[in-house]
Amino acid sequence: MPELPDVEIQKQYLDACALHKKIRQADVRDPSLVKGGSGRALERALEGKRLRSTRRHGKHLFASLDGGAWLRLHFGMTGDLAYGKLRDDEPEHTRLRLDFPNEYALAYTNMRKLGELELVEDPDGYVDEQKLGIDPLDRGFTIAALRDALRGRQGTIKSTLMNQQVLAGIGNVYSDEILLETGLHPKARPHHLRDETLEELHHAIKKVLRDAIKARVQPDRFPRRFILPHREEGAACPRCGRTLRQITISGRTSYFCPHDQRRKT
DNA sequence: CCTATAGCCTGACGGC
DNA sequence: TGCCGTCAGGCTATAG
Repeated sequence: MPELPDVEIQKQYLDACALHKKIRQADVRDPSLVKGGSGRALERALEGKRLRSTRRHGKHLFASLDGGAWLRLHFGMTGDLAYGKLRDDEPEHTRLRLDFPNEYALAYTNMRKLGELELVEDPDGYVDEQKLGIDPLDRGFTIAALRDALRGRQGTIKSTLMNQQVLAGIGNVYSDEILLETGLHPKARPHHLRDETLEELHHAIKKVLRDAIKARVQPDRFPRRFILPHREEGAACPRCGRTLRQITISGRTSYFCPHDQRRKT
């Protein structure tokens, strides 16, 4: 699940429950998710510290620790957080667990092990190193910034939107939503877009992501115009009612409306 | 430099 | 019931 809106909700969740509490004990249950060091080293870096604040860039969540380092969490396709009195009923697939006073704990779970845990010096440095694109909810994400990001891209608009080095945070699901909102065909070419279309795309990116966050990424709260609750073969377009097409782009299953998404420029 | 593809990992689901 | 193939919203390494 975790794309930008999902990670934003994870961030709010972590902020609400796990900040400013002493980490009595840290347990890395699966060191294979730990990047740039051993599980033991990560545990030692966390124990005795507090999570002071969080930041998000795209699909990455960063939590600052006493002493200056940051814990980076990436959720892959199945990552999640769970906080509570986890003493006896720890969630399945817990890969990292932070124990706080009074038996409360935060569990980072991930069924498929495609996520990442890492200690980094600071989020900006990580973003630079990885050459991640701008986060579309950052202040700096202007129409000009979008135009720059799309410049020189030769692939489809759909795969370009999902490229984390172009824009950080959009994945398979939300790229479909954004393209429907804009009326663009997923195989449109980024460099063919007219200025007016570019402006509409810019607006749609922000609107879709914000609306998903407002809905707290719960499908039953999404705006009616979203495809998301209906991602299956033969589903109806939430706008015009015609049958959605399912195609593969860059190996990902995409849904689009052949009627409402005819625009390629 | 760019893009498309296979593969990583586990679990759910449908068909036989 | 059990087995098998397919697929899933992530990203990376590799090939073209």
